[in-house]
Amino acid sequence: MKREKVSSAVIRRLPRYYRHLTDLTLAGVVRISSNTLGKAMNLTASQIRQDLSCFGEFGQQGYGYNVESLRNAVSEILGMDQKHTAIILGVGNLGRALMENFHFSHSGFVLTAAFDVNPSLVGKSLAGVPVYSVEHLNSYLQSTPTSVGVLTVPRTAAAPMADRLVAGGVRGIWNFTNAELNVHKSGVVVENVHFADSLLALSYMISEAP
Amino acid sequence: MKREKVSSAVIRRLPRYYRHLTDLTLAGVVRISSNTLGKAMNLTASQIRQDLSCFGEFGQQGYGYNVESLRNAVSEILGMDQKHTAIILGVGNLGRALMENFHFSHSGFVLTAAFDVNPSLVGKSLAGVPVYSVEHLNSYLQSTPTSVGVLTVPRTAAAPMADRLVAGGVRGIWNFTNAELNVHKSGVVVENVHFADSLLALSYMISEAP
DNA sequence: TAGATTGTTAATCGATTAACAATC
DNA sequence: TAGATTGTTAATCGATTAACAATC
Repeated sequence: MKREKVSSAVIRRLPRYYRHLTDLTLAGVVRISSNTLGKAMNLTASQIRQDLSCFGEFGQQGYGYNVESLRNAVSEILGMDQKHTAIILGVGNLGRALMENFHFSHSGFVLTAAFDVNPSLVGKSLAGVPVYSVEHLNSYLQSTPTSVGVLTVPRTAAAPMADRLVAGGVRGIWNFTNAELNVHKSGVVVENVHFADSLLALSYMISEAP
Repeated sequence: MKREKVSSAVIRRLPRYYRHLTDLTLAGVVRISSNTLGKAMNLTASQIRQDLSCFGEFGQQGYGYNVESLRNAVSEILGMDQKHTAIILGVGNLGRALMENFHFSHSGFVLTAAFDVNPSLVGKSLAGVPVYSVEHLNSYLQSTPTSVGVLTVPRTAAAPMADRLVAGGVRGIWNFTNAELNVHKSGVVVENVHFADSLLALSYMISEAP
């Protein structure tokens, strides 16, 4: 499967394709044309065919795409079959919300552990995932190669924690803190979930021009 | 202040400007040039000047921008002074995390109430915000004009809840469920926070090409 | 076969970058 | 004043859309 020079715009659409194809599968739809999918997703048929052509040929002239096999292809493109692992740093409300409500497995991840400084949490298990003391993070990472660290610690703890994750060899950081992380190690990716940025964009869109 | 045809790329950068300008203010920086700000934010100086020119003239030749007054200008552009109000729908882990850890006021919002179906939560108060029964949502919206509904209900409850919010006159929905909302009423905006999309994009970026 | 729809090449559109006169 | 830096216009780059031959 080819994969050169995929723009960030395309990368951001891939999860949406996956989500829509999943819904279609659940709805029992067997085949779909780029035209129909485009209408459902508010994209042009051209754009969908152009996007997919970054990765290969998945359709058939005169027929369109088989929903299930296209979904499988997108899943593979996204790396969902690569058995990525994740750990949670910080078991506050947000960390707990992710552990108990977010299905990491639906995105191809296995959540293997959580870490916190609070002694009353350490040793417990939430949603089947053990909570360890942050003291043991370094040794844990050494013994257990981990793909992604999920940063749900307080803002002040974010930067040093990110450094420890990078030193421990993670490949990505899923950053829920509003700290701007500067990760220098090449090959390590930071994906930010900035709640405030999102709410401010919404604020702009609902506001009257001053 | 002019405001015609502002592209979504620009809108998405506005909160980042605000965040960086806030950091600079806290660090005691008084003035900054588009060049220096660009380096800090990984943008070109041209782009910053072009972006700001959508809304007016905020700098001074030979000097640059006054950090505090530019921050105030961006704040106003984002509508942070418009006394927007928000309510939370669904006080599960995520709703609670937002109530207790997210500072709505830092984005110019006042969180006025939360709603849940769970009788053991109704009547309580979290972080100073009262939790009401969802039964009272409609009458609440009628008596208390509300800018934004924050959707942290289970996926299955998302669509009907969105309908009630729109009927109740909210101007925006901050959607944390993975449901794809179809809001038809013009002037009502949906801002999605799709955790899974974000994690899948990260998955793509850390994955080996198949 | 005829109709439908792909993958790809070419055309268009929009966003980013560069250049520069204006001026603090 | 001379140096710095803006706001804006023009040039470039990249992404989206349109067109169409290939073919199921």
